[in-house]
Amino acid sequence: MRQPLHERIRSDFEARILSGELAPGDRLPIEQELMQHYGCARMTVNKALSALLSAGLIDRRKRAGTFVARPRMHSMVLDVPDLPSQIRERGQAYAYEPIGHRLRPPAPGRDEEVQLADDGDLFELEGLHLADGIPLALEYRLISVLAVPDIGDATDIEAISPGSWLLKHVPWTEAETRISALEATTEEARLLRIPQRSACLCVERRTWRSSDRITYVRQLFVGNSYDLVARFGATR
Amino acid sequence: MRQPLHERIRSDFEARILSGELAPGDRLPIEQELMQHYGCARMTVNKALSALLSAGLIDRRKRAGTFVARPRMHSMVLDVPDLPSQIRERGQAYAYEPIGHRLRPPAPGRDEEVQLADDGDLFELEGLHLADGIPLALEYRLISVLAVPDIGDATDIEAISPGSWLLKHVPWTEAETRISALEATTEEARLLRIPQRSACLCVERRTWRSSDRITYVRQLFVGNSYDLVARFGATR
DNA sequence: CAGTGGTCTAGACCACTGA
DNA sequence: CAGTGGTCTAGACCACTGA
Repeated sequence: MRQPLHERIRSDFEARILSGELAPGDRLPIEQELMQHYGCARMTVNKALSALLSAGLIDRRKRAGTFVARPRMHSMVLDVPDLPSQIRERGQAYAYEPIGHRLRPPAPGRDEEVQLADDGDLFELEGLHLADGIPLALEYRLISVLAVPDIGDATDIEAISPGSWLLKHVPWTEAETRISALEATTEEARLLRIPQRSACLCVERRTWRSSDRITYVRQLFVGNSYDLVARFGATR
Repeated sequence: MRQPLHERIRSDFEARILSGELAPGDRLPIEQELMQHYGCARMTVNKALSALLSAGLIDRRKRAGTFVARPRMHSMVLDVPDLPSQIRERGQAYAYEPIGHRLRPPAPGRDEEVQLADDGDLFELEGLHLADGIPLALEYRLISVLAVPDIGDATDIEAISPGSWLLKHVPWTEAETRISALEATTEEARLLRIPQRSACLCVERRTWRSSDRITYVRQLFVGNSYDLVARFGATR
């Protein structure tokens, strides 16, 4: 069995939908008809259609049947960059250069910090990501001490970069990334060794584990030396 | 049956993996054991584990068993912006202001254009996306005439914005988006009505249908008035 | 070569919902 | 109320691969 039958059924309909032969709103055969057409059991047909359903290509309604889904707002997969491995993949040497860190309470006025701290303290870190000794990104990070109690004992966090340390030690379930372009301030430009007001890519990320907030990070990338890439591809 | 059994099994293990109770590399019970534990048939267990497999939380190897997957490079879902609807959702009036369009052959030296054209011509479009009459983005687009033969008759393409027109008329299967920050040139700044060398968010996208290239687009967003947002969430 | 997962069968009962 | 999909059962044969 080179190609499982359920996979063949799935890709048959995927092709017919993507080619436009089956247009949005068109009705697909019912499971009984597909069983006869492919000469198989209902579970096999059902497995194929379940895959199309979770890929968003079809809608299924009891009693009504199965229909080609209306074209939705498409979405793509954005890789969350782990800078150390990304830089090493480019054949460059990675280094994290700490600028400073401290333990402090959240600033009373700042909702962002108060929510993150959740009655505990915040661990604040700032540092540079270097590729072959040249600054690539300036990182400012806040970590909730209640959510990550090990943080106090983590003597290695600045040795391997805070992001990699967290990824390795703290599982997360939800995250939001916000991407924008802005001009570097005088201080940011000095640290990144670029001209003042240079265009930078700003990546902000908030991370949760269930409903607990874990960390906030803001990474400022030198504009002409870093791209984010997102891809959309047919399933499998 | 409020919650299907396969869904309960799936979420049980999802929770145990995300909480860290089951660490990467740990072995899960074999299907026979899970059948006994949950008192169900093997297909039910299999459906739950298949969902965890496609979510990337586990690895399965014949003869060896089922294991918690090593934490992978996480990825997030980036919504591909349909500017007209996005702007209207913000309660602003959307308008597309054409700057120009023409039919031309690909420039011989430019691989990008030659590949996109594929022995045909290119339809080139430039225009502004306006929110409440203020320029939000400058768009430069190339469309393969062979891939989209209807383009010649499309008198409405500039009325509803080229991106929306394509989304509606041409199904696509693959796309790549590249995001960077750069400084507006003199001409770009003039069209966007911003100071020269202002920071802009540059979004480039290449789109395919199967192996045919459909379009290349470059959108330059005014830096301080547009953010891209990507999200990662637990499945379902 | 034996344990494990991959796939499939031929049924079943039920929930939902639109004709 | 009848058609459709959602879920589940209790088996089966096989492919793969690591002990």
